[in-house]
Amino acid sequence: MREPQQLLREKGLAVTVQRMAVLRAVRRNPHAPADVVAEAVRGEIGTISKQAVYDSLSLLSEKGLLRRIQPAGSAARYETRVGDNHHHLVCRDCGKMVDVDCALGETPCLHAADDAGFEIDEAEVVYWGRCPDCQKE
Amino acid sequence: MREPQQLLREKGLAVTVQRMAVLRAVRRNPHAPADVVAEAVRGEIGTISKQAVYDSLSLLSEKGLLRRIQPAGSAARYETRVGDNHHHLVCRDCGKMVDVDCALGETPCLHAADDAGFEIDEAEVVYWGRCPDCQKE
DNA sequence: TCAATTTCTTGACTGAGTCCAAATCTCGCT
DNA sequence: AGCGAGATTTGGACTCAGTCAAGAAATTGA
Repeated sequence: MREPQQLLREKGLAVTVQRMAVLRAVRRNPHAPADVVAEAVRGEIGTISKQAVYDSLSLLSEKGLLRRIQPAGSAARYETRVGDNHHHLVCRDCGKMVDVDCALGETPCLHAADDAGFEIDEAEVVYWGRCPDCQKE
Repeated sequence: MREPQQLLREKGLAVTVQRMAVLRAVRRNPHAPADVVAEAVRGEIGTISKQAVYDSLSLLSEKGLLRRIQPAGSAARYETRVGDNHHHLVCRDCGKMVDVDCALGETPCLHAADDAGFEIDEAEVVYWGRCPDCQKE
């Protein structure tokens, strides 16, 4: 697992304590929303502004160091597992999210039957259901 | 195409002018967000409160008369095409949304490889890309 | 080391949606 | 048709996630 500092350099981004801390925070908290990331960062470096958190998360997602997931009905979440086309399983009751590998192998597992002239760059899959804990209730 | 009034009755819901108008508004405006639905309803019956629009949309979605789609980065949208497991293609630039049929036929086209104990009830697929108009720019 | 540029901070602001209590309407019964 | 109970709608305040903008601070490259 590469050092945050090195990752930022490789992408040609300025290396700041905030960005490194955000990267580490997401690593420690997979599928965390922005406010949880902010808190985790504060635990590490003291303070960070809300804006810096949003800026970092957006930039890092754009550059491919993070992946942003935006399930219906909840705030955006982030993870460091990028570039492997995996999908997510979300609990309708508690919002818990877990990774699932693509059912059909490693390659992008979907192609639209009729693309209507669109230039498609991603097929996003979200499975909705209830997690084991919530089923008990 | 069934009458809104009849549809509501069949589901055991109270028949109100607001609900009928919301149903018709979504029919006329596929993939419209709540505020557009509200405006369309106002054009038909004069006034409706924001709350009644949200309540109706939620209730109708719950009862299977509407389908709610919540693409990342935009407000929830609604459509009357329900029960056929089709998916959506969304333009990253302008947000335009079009229907796509499932690539693998009519049956639910996905099963998670490992469901982690979840009780899965829906597999949602969103294709991201750029629409023909936005490609020109 | 220093200037130029990028990034971060602060605080106001927006948009989508929710909460709540009071007013109104719908439905089923007589 | 009229009535009452319960469901629905209204209006307004409020929350939450995220954005905007301007000045302060940090990073980078020379």
